[in-house]
Amino acid sequence: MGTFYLSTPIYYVNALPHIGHSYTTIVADAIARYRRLSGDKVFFLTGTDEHGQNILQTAEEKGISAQEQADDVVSHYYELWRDLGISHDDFVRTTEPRHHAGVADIVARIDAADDFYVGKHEGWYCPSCETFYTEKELGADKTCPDHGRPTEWKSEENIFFRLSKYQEPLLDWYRSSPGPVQPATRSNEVMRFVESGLRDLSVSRAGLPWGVPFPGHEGQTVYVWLDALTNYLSALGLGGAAGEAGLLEEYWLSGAGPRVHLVGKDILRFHAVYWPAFLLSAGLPLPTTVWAHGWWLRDQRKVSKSVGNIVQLEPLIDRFGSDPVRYFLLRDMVFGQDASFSDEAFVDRFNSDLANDLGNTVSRLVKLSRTAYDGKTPPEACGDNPIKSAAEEAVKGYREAMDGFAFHKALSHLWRLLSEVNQYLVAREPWKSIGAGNTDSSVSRVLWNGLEGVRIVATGLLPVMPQVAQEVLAAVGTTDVPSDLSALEWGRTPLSVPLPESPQLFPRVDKKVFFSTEPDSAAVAKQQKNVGEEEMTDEITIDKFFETQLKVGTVTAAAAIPKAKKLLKIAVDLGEDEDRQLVAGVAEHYDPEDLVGKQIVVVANLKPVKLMGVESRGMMLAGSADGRPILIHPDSAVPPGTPVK
RNA sequence: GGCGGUGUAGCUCAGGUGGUUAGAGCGAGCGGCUCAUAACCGCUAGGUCAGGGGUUCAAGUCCCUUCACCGCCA
Repeated sequence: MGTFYLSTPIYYVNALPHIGHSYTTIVADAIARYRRLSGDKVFFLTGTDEHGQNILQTAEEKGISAQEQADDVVSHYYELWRDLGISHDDFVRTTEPRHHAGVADIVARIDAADDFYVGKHEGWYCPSCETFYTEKELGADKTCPDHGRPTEWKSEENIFFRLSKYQEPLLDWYRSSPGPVQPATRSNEVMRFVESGLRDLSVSRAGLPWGVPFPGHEGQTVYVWLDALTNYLSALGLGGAAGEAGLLEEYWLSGAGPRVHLVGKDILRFHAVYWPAFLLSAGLPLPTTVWAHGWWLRDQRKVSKSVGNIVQLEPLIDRFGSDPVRYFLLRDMVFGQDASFSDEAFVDRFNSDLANDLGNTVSRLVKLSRTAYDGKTPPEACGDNPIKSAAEEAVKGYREAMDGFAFHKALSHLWRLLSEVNQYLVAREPWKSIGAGNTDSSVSRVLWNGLEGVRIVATGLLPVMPQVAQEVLAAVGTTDVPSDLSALEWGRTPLSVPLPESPQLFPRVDKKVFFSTEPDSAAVAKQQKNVGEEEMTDEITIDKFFETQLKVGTVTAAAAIPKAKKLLKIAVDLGEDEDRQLVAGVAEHYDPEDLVGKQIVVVANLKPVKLMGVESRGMMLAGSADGRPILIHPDSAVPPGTPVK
């Protein structure tokens, strides 16, 4: 029994969450739930990174403030984490005052160690990625290697951090046992990188209005990583009124319990080099583990916004519930490696593991037991049998795997036990005795053993599928949710208690039907691949297109929105009971009075959003020429509400 | 280019320090059973362990090399 600190990265609010964010957070949640059940006092932290030029720019394009942009995206995270059953203890946002206080505090500590100095930072700068590049990294015509956009020569005074000073201390840390950077192959990469020599790091930007002002340096803003990484401690109260007492002392400064950062492999360097260097300088304890996991791939490519092969989990969550999605992600990825995602792999996993193995085993046991014992669990238990030894072995393997973050292994141990239960039932054939009217103690023991095996599996599933695990437990006669893992011990299925009629926990999915109504996006992408790499992400099916409802509407009113440069509030007659209110970013090019009476084309089924506090329930279509909107009109007047296709 | 990794049955992957007929799950085929969600149980899979060379009594497992893919190199 101890403390356990666990963090996900904080996610950038420039775009909506995708499978990568969900995966990291689900993994963290499973670990957090497992540690809590193991008796640890857990602090599980997630949050959002809300500063930087990109946020500002995205907000500007939408005609909203940076804070509104952040608030909007954060609301999606809140919703998704709720839908996925994430049990975080805190959610930190870098725009919060407590985070600013934390950043100020760590800056003061590093400053006290004399690890900052003012220097000149210059090079070819890409505004999109906010990064300086060296000459040889640039593409043709000095374009950004990432975005292909032109870079500009930029030279500014920045504050530098003496990263080079920490080369040896960092190497000592990596070599300490057990290795703090996991898995081992990542640790090697990081060590080679550090061995090759560390350059000092620019940790401020001049004239960046959206961020934490650099204390003591007018006009400088704390640069992204020093700002963002500090969330791990600002959430515990670093720089706060409570000083170093409370959470910060308990989970971090005392150095007592594990301090684990879960990260994607793309941001490993920041967590395994910069962050520990900052902490060394600040005189604060280092994390005990930085765990870099792999990526979900689709068509052999990383799932990302820029590639356009985003995997959205929401449709699967809507259709199957969050727990099967959690199960799939944890079962199908070898933690640490990459894995490929496909709807078909999900459905296969669902049918074979959840429907056939787990669901069906529950059904058959419950039915047999209810039939033999008048709707109750069996009256007699059994202390020594093949299922008991199989369960003990499974629990041992499960615990070892969970302790080592090997979720796929932990789950396969549980499924091995389910398989033993099924084999056992076939060997004993209790239905024959029951059919013959025999429900003596041997039948009771057989059924009780089966139920007990399933109960143990369900208990082990609590961290992975919290909701489903409880349903399974209830289905096999255990209505009290176990509060700790002692429930993995043999022998707790109660005797002769009412057993509810077996619910269909995981109705089998007919793949033919499923894929005829819901086309496998991986298969679609594959077809498109034949057309050519470049076009792959540009083409959509006609079905996809018709998901967008376009209608012609007549503008009935238009007015400027106070304090908004680009926005107009517009009322449109779409042939509905009342006019639709839209907010459109056309104020710089259209006067409100010119719009009234005009017919426009509107996306009618767009999710409503609030812009500058005004609700917008749709979007009007416009061509975009050099950023200037040109409204689209029908060729001749049509009734309001006329569909466009 | 430098450093590191991967390539094993249709698919996803296991295979410490070299040693009997190379394994698991899924899928497929055949058989059984009928309590159960067309489920469950059993059997079957003839895989040049990417290619080539070498060390050894013996190599998927060590060495060299070729090929393909991937990661890190601010």
